[in-house]
Amino acid sequence: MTPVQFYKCLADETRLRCLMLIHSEHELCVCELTAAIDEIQPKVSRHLAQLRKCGLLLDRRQGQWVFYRINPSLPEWATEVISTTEKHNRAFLESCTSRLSAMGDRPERSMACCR
Amino acid sequence: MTPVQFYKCLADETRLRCLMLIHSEHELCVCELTAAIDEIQPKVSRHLAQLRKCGLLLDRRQGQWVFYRINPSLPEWATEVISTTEKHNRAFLESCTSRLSAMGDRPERSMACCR
DNA sequence: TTTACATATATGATAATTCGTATATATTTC
DNA sequence: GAAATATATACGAATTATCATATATGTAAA
Repeated sequence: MTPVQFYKCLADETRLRCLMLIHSEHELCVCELTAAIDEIQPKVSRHLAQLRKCGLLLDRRQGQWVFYRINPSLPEWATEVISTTEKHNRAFLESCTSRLSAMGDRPERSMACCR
Repeated sequence: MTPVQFYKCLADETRLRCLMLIHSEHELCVCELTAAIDEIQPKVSRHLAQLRKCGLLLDRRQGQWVFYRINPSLPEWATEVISTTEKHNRAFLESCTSRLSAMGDRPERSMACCR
């Protein structure tokens, strides 16, 4: 993955919000992300697919849900960039995290992602 | 500056190359950048103008030349991202740096940028 | 003050990205 | 197997980004 390709992935509000939320929460499913960033499902899904195709995210299906997480085999510099960005831009995510925690009926997570 | 706006600036090959070259060389003028990245002058100039307008670069005129440098009052996280990217993507810049050092008649720099 | 060089910008064309809507697929529950 | 829920994708429309070319501006040297 070239650095330009990587930064194109971060250069969209929906994608950056998803990435940062997932980084901060370790793992999230599409319906949680949809609620958190307050956008329609096909839009979120489309952007997640792009992040997956570019190698930034991995997904796993658990029942009806699909959980996304940061690809652990990303180059170290890329992970570092994501961490730095999330750490210093909490305000950018604020409304999202509060909508997420206000969300009822969040799906249970098995530990399948950690195997 | 929002993180998305920042990453849109990095999400173009010409702009990222300029940014990384300038970061690595401390300061460069337009004709040096044009030679290094091997693109036509109006293209380079246009992208530099965008980086300046977004606050990533500062410029100063010295005689016929205009020198660009990283804006030192960028948020720390943004500077960190640029540094990390440059440090771990030397291959991406290789051809540019060699064209730059092969360039004859490079303009002399006064220290005006450091005042 | 003309010429040469360095840089910036305007313009219209083209390409790439993003979007909402509709619909398809997959899983669970009844 | 029908209904409900979660997710993915196809499609054309709309927006945004990028480009090459032409030209303008600013400085220096002759």
